[in-house]
Amino acid sequence: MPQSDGFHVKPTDCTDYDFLKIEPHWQSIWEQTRPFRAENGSTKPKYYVLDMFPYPSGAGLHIGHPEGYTATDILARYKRAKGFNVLHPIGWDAFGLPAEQHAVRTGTHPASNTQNNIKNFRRQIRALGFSYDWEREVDTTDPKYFRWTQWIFLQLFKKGLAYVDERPVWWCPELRTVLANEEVVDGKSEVGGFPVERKNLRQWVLRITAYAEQLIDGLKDVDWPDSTKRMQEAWIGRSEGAEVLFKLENAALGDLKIFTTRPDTLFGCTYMVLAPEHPLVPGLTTDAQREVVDAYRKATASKSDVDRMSDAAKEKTGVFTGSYAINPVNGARVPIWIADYVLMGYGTGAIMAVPAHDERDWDFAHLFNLPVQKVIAGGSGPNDWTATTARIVRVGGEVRKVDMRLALEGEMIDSDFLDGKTTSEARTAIIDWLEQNGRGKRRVNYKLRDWLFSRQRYWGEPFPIVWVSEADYARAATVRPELPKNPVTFVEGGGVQYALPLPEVALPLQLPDVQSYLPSGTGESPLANVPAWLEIWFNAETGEAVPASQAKPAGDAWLRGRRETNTMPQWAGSCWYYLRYLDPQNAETFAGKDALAYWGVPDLYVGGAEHAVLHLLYARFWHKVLFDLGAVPQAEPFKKLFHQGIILGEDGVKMSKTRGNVVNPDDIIRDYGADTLRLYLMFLGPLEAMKPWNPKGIEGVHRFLRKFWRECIGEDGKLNSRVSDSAALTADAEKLRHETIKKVGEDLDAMRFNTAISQMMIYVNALQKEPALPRIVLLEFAQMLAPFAPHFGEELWTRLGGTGSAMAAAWPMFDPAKLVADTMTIVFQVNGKHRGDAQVPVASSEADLIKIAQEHPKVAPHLAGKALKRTIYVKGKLLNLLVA
RNA sequence: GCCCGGGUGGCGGAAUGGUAGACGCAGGGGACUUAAAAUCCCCUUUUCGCAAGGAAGUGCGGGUUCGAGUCCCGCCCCGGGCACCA
Repeated sequence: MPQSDGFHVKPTDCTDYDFLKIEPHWQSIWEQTRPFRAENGSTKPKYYVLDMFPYPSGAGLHIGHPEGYTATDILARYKRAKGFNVLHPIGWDAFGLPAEQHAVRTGTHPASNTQNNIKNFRRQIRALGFSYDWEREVDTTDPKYFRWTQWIFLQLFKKGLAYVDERPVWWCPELRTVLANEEVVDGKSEVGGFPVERKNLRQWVLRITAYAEQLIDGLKDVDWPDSTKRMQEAWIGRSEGAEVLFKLENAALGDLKIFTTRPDTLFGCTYMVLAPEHPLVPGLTTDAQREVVDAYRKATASKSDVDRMSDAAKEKTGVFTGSYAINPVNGARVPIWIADYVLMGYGTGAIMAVPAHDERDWDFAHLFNLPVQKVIAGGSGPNDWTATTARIVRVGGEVRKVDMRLALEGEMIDSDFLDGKTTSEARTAIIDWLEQNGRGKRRVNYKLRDWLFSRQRYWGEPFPIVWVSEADYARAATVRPELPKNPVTFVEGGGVQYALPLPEVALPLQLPDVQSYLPSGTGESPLANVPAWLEIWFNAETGEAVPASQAKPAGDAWLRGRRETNTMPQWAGSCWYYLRYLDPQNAETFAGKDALAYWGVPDLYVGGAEHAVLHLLYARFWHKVLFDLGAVPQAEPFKKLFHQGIILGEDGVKMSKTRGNVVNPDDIIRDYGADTLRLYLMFLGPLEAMKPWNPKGIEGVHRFLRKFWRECIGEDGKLNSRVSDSAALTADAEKLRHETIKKVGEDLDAMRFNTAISQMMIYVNALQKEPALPRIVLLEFAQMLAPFAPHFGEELWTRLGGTGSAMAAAWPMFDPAKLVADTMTIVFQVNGKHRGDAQVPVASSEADLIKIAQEHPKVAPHLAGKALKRTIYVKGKLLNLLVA
């Protein structure tokens, strides 16, 4: 801590451990001396430790926040003591639905409610003594921040990674508004319980699928929990296969393109299935089938994803179109069905069905009496078969139980030129054949879908986009060389609208004030209700705008435009905030080159596993785009990731208001102090584990602090009389001292906070029994404790006469020579059973030990009258005597 | 259904293949005190035994090993994720 500021650091004057005095005292000192400032351009090595920044909800800090935040704070303080220039920032992910809902209810601007919540969060976080660099605080709703969120969007736009499309949203006719997924409960609106339906609206979509391969590849290079990597992999869902073209009997309709991962089973295809939404369906439907097909398509359309998903567990449905396709490999005529078990959004929305070797096709075929053609003879490996299951099938109203055991891998049969090959050989051979004959090709497919990136809400970043006519866009293009090659367009009201981005100089595009936060009623955001902002004369060169109701300003660059009314989702601001912390005041760029070069990306990122996929995938996507633009130097944003576990209520279930088991950090701080809370959160168990809160357990760590206080401070508030500069520890305590320094350091490096605390408790228990205490030993311990309990550590460090701050001192080193003892404990086993132990000189040989064991009163009886066959000696630990 | 993670005293948890239960909570006994609080000391896996001491024991069943909470195989239960992705 800098003493040069002229701020004289004094402890409090309390005699007891009065945390209510001590904690605010040190907090105010930290506020005035700002010791946690991270310095850009330091010569020290850097360490960047990042917390997932919170959404500042009205409920205040949840106990889960300080859990992860304490862990990172301990590491931040520890690394500073180890000589690192530490960047440990905090900010607010402050756009979001609750603030908007509050605004709708109260009519007040969401910004004011948001700022109040931030104030409360800031107060609570300060009360916990976290060593954040407050000069780097970011707020995603601050125009100075979201200017750069919009700027990054423009980079995506320019690269052709942003487009518009009609996508279904939840629409509630009664409320005349679009609802978020979480606002829909059981097919009804959460507010009012009105029915909701699907409605297509114009949406912004980000082409994250263009990065699917890189997003999988990058996982190799990061130190993340395996489960999180696997979740992302599964979410991206890469699969290799082939695209196959089937001719249609009605040649006028062209070819039917399908995707399959099992081209080897092409000879086993006995029917085709299209998603009900497939564009070829109307053309393929024969007059005789038109009625049932239309009815089925209508029924599917009215189903939500959720319905379709829950139906999946039930029976398959589908109808025949009346048309046939031709199998390119054998000319077989196969019927074309539609069924909602085929999804339009994956592959080509059409499949070849091979009921003999695919469980889903098997079910469908048995339900509708479609033929089954075996093409795999089965193999010998454990994964060559599906599990044998008895399936209930209905054949014309009759219910039957059928055994199913489908070969998945093995030897090809009844497949012409593939016969005799293994399935994996056949996959290669058939793709070669398809390519040579122009009937298909190798293809990789992903489950990952493009990212729906717009919301019909007020409280989000506005899109820096103005919709203009084709002619105006062409005019703008002459002065705006950066416009994408393929314009983003949308057909609306009979005309084609062109998306014209704001020039970067015109950012940020701010939210206009609105009369009401209620949605527009048409499905558009409340922004659609602000004509002066919405309908404008727009200067394509400068980005300036005047309301369209006014006269058109002079000059060629002025165009008639309508602003985009969608706003960005909450993910946007959190996609890049870790970069803004590097250089938060920079008005020229999102982060300066020097800051990016020095700080790079976080060395450690700690946050909940609930963000394993979405936030962490979206942020990686944006980062890779920035990397490809040369805007950031690394390809991956988060080198090392750690998930803290959830803290359950004392009843062992998730904390919730309705259960009344919520722990409020404010209450704990009032009753025990922030230092005790921090220590207890870390002592509860491994950071990554899910663990219940035990209100009684907190007493233990509180007693531990008080115990060490008493060792240092007497009842009069002065130094304890047992403390002196001339005292020395007993040999055992001296050894324990060095063991403790070693273990605490190792445990901190490995993020095992619970065992570090336990070791410190063992050490203090031993110090308590010492006849005299060297002052240096207590100083050293106060320093070791300071990352965990910073106010307490500083208070005692200062009272013990430490110079400066406990945090400014170099981290204690252990002396390996002090760890070696001259005796060791050897455990004696007879035939593997523990029978006794002995303290022996370190130099003892195996032969010495055997002799000691044979004379040992507890061991000898088990050896009596038996012959020693063999001994196993684990050096310094154990001697196992095998007798018979 | 598939993919992960986990099951250890009354409770939270600790144990590079080497003394299972560190540390803490709770409980019992004692010291100090007029008393209480605070603090300190002792006990506290189960079971047999007056004791000394013995036996069993890390979800269940097998296995590898001189030795398994830890490694392998097969189950059961709990938690999380995905879920007709062809």
